[in-house]
Amino acid sequence: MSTATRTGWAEHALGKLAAAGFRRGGARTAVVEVLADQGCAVTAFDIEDELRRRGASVGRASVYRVLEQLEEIDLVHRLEVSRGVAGYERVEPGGEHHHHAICRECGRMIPFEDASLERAIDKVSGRMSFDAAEHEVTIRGCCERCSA
Amino acid sequence: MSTATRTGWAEHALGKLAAAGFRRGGARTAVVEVLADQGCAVTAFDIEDELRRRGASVGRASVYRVLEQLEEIDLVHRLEVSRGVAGYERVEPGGEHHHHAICRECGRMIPFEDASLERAIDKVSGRMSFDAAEHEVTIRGCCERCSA
DNA sequence: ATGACTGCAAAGCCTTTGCACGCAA
DNA sequence: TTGCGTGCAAAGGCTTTGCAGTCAT
Repeated sequence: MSTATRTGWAEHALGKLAAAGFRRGGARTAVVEVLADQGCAVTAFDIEDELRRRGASVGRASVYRVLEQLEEIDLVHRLEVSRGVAGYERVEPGGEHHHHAICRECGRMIPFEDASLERAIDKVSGRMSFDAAEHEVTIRGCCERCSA
Repeated sequence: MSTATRTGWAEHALGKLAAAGFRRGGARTAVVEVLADQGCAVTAFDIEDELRRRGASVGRASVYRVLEQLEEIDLVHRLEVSRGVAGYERVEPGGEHHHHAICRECGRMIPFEDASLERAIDKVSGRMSFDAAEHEVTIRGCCERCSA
């Protein structure tokens, strides 16, 4: 994934936020910029940590509020990364996305993507009298490192 | 799904628990019996509620403890049914299982199953140098009832 | 100027843990 | 008899909410 794509996402997100009537606050922009640089799901804690590292002082509540707003307008996808902990990752405007294999031992997340898997999901969705907006696939087990 | 299958699961579960070295306590048995009767995922709250309805007095902590043990030996599958709330459903010894479409509006869960989806997941897992034990697919969107 | 945006601290909510008593084996 | 199993109440941990000050427009 190129840096160009990530930078593009920040602009895309800020534009969509503006279009949705949100103002361009400091906390909001900072969180968007952090998310733009992440390749896979990160927790609210990870984001707070990265913000601090970047010197931005953003309150915890703001992080959660921004994430909620971003999720609301489909700019980020929320998923459970470990018992009771949410992870967030950006949604690409083009629709490309990946899924995750999560290790039960160490919690490591291995992203993967597969065209035929997507096709199968699309077909099922199509048959379902349910207006599908998104989907997620999670494989749980033991990663290479922990199996050894 | 037949009642016979459900009854079978309770026996199966109690047997597997015994084999794992657990004693046959009242709370444990009661929770297993409730789970055996559920067709789809239920929350800890649902279980507590059903136990009360059945006249069994089981402490909240015991419900969670039993669920954790059942999950540990792969007798139940845990998933997130709504923000921060876990749902549990029994795992069939035969391996047959379903996935869920969850309505963002009302939270309703619509179960579905699809052979080609399973095949696609198996293939991906096979390619992954990851010891896959289970998987789950969640489709999110708007159900028929809420779209109207 | 006006109402959205933020940070801080407090509250919420589901879940887990500590502890003493009861029960299975 | 032994120590697992259980209920109750308290603690935990992530997330959300209330509120007053600040900033974008």
